[in-house]
Amino acid sequence: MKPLNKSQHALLGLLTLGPGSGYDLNKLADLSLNHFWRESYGQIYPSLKRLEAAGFVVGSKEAQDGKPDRTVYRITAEGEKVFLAGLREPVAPRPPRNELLLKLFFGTHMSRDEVREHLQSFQRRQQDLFETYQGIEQWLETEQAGKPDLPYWLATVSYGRFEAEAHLRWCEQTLELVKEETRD
Amino acid sequence: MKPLNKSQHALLGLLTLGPGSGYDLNKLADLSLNHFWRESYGQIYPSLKRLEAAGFVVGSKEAQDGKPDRTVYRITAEGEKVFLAGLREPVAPRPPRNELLLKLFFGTHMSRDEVREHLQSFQRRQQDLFETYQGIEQWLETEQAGKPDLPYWLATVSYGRFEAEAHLRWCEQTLELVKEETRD
DNA sequence: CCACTCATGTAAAAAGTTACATGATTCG
DNA sequence: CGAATCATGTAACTTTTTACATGAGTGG
Repeated sequence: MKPLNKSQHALLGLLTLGPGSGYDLNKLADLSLNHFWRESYGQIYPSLKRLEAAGFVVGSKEAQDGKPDRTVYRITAEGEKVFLAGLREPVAPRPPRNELLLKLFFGTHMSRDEVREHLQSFQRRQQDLFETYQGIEQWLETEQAGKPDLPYWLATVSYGRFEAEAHLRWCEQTLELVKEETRD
Repeated sequence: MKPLNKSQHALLGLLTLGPGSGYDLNKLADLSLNHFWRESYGQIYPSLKRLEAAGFVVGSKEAQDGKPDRTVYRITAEGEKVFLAGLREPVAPRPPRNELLLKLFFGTHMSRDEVREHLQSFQRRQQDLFETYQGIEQWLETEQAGKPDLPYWLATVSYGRFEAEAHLRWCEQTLELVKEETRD
């Protein structure tokens, strides 16, 4: 049995929380993993099929009225086993691809105004993210209090907050570079 | 003319620094963009061909003795134009995919020891990165002093340093979660 | 002389995104 | 009543990674 890829692993993880259709899983991922993981339909459905072929999940067709049929998937005992094994595998760093830095590297080909615009747009995004993370932390602490998963969920969010903070500090420092207006 | 994709844009950027073969570009990218951008041969060669078909670069075959022939590419005036235009395009955030956080999210399915191992391995990597960035900063400041590009190059490196710092602080905080040994 | 790296590149496979299709229902 | 959204999923396309191919030189 060939090893799971990351998407399949993530999907199995979500299915440990309860059964669901591809559509449900997409929704759930949106709510829970959103800030550090994203799956699109184009991956979810084929992945579920391959997981089923491998015996890690089972799907059962359910009729609904007014809505299309849906296939609800459940994780199998075999599936749980490979999910748990996968969790223990070491994490491989993924190749970096940072478009902002690529542009900044060629910064001399832009005017200061143009560089500043890139930086400020990034800054706004990070500011938004930072506030979102704070919101989620608050929400988790009040609405999910007592759950055994809570500390881990909080840790994933605080990761985001730490990063956003660092990005904001970097923005401030880097904006100094392009402080003066360009004369024309 | 369809818009450039990111790889093509990066390659054009490298070619503004001087002509080179696919192999040269790979080497150059390794030295310069390495920390925020990575291209593999599988992308470089086909991209160069498409860039040539579009008229943004021209390749000329050169014979060498003892080594295979090589095709050296130069950026054209047209190519410079689209490169500069691309630089001004806003940066799109790319979908997050953080395997460590995915695993941490399901942390209750692991022992504390196992979680700690993941965190510490990440911590070691970030510590290494941090030191590498410091080294590069020093090197840039001494060896590249006076170059007009220097401030931008430094900014790309300090971005990495800021992030690594934040990751290290997050590690310290998060390791507290799994401080105690698991009893068995 | 054997393994490894240099130097050049191709081809196949996997992963991921985007666009489309369909029919009901609900919102303004 | 038209537009948007829900709910389900497929198909096509793009991007990216990985594995392979080749021949010369080089270090042990």
